[in-house]
Amino acid sequence: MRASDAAYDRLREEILHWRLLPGTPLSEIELAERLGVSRTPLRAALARLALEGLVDTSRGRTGVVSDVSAATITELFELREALETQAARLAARRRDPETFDALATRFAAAPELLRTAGIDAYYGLVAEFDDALDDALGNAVYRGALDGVRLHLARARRIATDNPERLVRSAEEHRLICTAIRDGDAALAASATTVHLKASLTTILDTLAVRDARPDTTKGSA
Amino acid sequence: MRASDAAYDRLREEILHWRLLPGTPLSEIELAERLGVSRTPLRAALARLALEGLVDTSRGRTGVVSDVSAATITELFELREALETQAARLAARRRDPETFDALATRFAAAPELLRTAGIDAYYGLVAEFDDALDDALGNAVYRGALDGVRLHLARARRIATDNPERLVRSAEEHRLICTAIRDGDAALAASATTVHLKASLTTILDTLAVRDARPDTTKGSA
DNA sequence: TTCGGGCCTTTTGTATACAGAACGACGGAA
DNA sequence: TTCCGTCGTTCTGTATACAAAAGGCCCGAA
Repeated sequence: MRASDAAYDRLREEILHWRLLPGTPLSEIELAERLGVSRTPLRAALARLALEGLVDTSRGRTGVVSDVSAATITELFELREALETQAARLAARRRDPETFDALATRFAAAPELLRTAGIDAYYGLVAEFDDALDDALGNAVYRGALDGVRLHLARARRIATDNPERLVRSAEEHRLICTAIRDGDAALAASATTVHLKASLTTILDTLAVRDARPDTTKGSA
Repeated sequence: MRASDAAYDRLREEILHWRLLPGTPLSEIELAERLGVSRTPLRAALARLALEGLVDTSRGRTGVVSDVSAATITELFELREALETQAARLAARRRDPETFDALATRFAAAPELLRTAGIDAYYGLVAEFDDALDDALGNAVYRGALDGVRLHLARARRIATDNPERLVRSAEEHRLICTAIRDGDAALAASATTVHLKASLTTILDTLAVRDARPDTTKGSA
């Protein structure tokens, strides 16, 4: 593997898992030393992260881990709604009934999954749903746009994972989307997606508001 | 200005204007020599172009100018429709009636503009429409996604500019979108956008089909 | 005490040298 | 004649050295 890719993977992972908090300055020299690569491949990694929006280079010369504010998340979800509602419509038209029927069944059993296998297992199921959606679209360009949104979503989502009741409702919302796609009901698939996204956004924003009201917990923004 | 930015701007401009044709191998050494920069900033420029999709690094070790096939354009327009129809809906809700009324008037006068000032002047007007849409959205994340699509569209569009009748119809379609946004009619704005995009796609694909049927003209793909 | 200017430090941006890997060409064998 | 292996060339990937610029700090003056 290339050193630049290795540096990118590690930095990306650290940002997504909130080990590098928003606002953290990313010094090339320090990071190169810490990751054991020279500045050249590290610069490539930083440039890639900057283009993907995980690193903000607009303020000052030194890049910083980009901010995750309520405003940014709201904007992200507006874009996400545009992409995912249309994706749900298209998937319902080009439907693969067996796949989405199977997914609906598994989402119906998600409460048990959450209890026995934990949160990560549930997010694995969501990832499978995303993959099924991508396959149904059969559109690499569209998938690239969705991946960009999901990248940022993965970071924002880590704020709100401490709410198991929400995940049970999320599973039910996903189940509804799956059945709508299975039945070829594009309008319902889009509407159910909207419902799901609004609820997810509300949860995240509520968590953010609580976090900001209690500054003794780990805060992302300054 | 940084050498890497200068190299990026020049390469981007050459790709968008079809002076670097799809499939052209992009040797770092040769390009660095031609553009008068060293390989380090040139690599950064190539990496950026690759992430934006104008350069394809998946085949072989040497990057090539990415392909513009009918399949790719169709995928691009599917994404574009998701983004622009929702953008039109949102703009209609958060409407700025004066701006879009003014734009509607100017699109109504576009046939004259095309006759007297030429095609570039018309595309300037379209760019102003895009900016107005961005302002109405007030969403930097969404704008970033739209910019990504417009980047590729700019290259595809150069295939089909030799059709002035199409541009007159395009202007009328834009005028309808503007009036719908001005009147706050989200559903009409979205539908008018769909109409416009389908017509644009058809024109481009037809031009592509003609071009591919007559291989004596300059072809992009091998 | 506060504001401004100049110096210094640190960091980024660029160039170049070197190593490793992949592609192509050439030759030999079947 | 065709296929396979090997060698050579050329390219990319990485490291490091240097230059330029930006920011911070201190000192002095108002």
